[in-house]
Amino acid sequence: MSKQNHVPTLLKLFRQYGYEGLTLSKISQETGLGKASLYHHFPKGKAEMAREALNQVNQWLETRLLRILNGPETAIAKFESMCQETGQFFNQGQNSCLWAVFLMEQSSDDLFHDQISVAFSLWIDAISKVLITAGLDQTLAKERGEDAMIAIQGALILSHGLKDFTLFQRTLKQLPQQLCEGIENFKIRLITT
Amino acid sequence: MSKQNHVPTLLKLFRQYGYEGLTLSKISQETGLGKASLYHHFPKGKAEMAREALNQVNQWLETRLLRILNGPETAIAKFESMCQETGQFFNQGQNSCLWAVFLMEQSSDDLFHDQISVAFSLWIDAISKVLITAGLDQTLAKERGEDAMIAIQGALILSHGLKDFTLFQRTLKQLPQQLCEGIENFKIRLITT
DNA sequence: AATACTGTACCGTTCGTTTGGTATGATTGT
DNA sequence: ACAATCATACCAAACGAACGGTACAGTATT
Repeated sequence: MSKQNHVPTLLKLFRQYGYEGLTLSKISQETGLGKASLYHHFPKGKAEMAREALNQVNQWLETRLLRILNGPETAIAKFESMCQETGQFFNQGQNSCLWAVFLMEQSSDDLFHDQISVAFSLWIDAISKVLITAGLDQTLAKERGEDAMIAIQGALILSHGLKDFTLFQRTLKQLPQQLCEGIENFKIRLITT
Repeated sequence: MSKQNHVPTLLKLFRQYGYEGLTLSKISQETGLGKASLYHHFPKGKAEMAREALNQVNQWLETRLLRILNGPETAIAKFESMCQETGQFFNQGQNSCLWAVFLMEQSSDDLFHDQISVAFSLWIDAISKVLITAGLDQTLAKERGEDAMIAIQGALILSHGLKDFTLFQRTLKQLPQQLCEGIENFKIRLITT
């Protein structure tokens, strides 16, 4: 079986246990691979497995979200697709965000901060770019992009803490309107020739 | 030296390293106490030390925040005090939230979820109670309380991820106005006889 | 035959925890 | 007043278990 087949499992495990909290024994148990096999596929060990899990998330970001946000739809339609996709990715709030998990621990933060920082920026910039195209002021657009990420990350935390995942869903539902507030032509499809 | 003297250090360390990430050796090193001495003060070990750190946070919540929100000021003044206090507690965004840190790891979440859940609810309810008193609809008030917590938690994550702590400060600055939006008499002091 | 993969046994290290004890200062009995 | 007792605070050393990681012989796959 190929190496890439096990990356989703790694992602699930790191999300669930964190970096220090996830042990090789657990990984071995969940993947069905012996430690020797794990080190055959990931020669640099646990750190490389975590990197691959992070890459999986970044790939989702680039191939799904950014493709939507750079697409030809109207602003409001893009944001609705984005929220749809995001809700699916986080299993309606029941999955936690690997970025947040790794940011919370010093050891994993040291290893992966750059990668996570870039991912945040990509997402935020893509949102604000949509808003600027729709006619919003540049600095306000950036603030709204940041606020969107704040809402998503905060809602994940709070939903987890209160075990009330409708909170995450409500946040996602309100997000597109919130982002487009004050834009007159958010329903106008951008003409890209 | 008394046991309580070391709790702030514990809080700092657990925030920084997470539950699994923080080792007794590190605690020993930072507190200046031998491992055996730590077990003298905290007989149940690492879990008890984490509990005490959590208690420290909950005490801050009750003696500082809830006291403000239940106080005699106007709604807007209460929220401004709350944000002031919150900004101080999180060192303008440079500290992470112990609740979020523990929620992200399965092992610590299993141990402390109840305590964290209660803390979230207390804070949210206190906010929504202020809004209801100021004349806001009950369900909308609760949503705004939740949104405030979402904003704070999300801003902490994002500030950390982007190493841009002005983000957290901006969020706190905008929060009082956001909470009071649509309330006509948010400047009116409640008459408590 | 060569390569990709895996099971087993093992490495040194560090984990959280426990044992057995010392030093100090207050409290008590006489 | 003086010794005996007790409670508190502390620590060095060691415990078994588990950690991340490796060596290597063996099995599939091509």
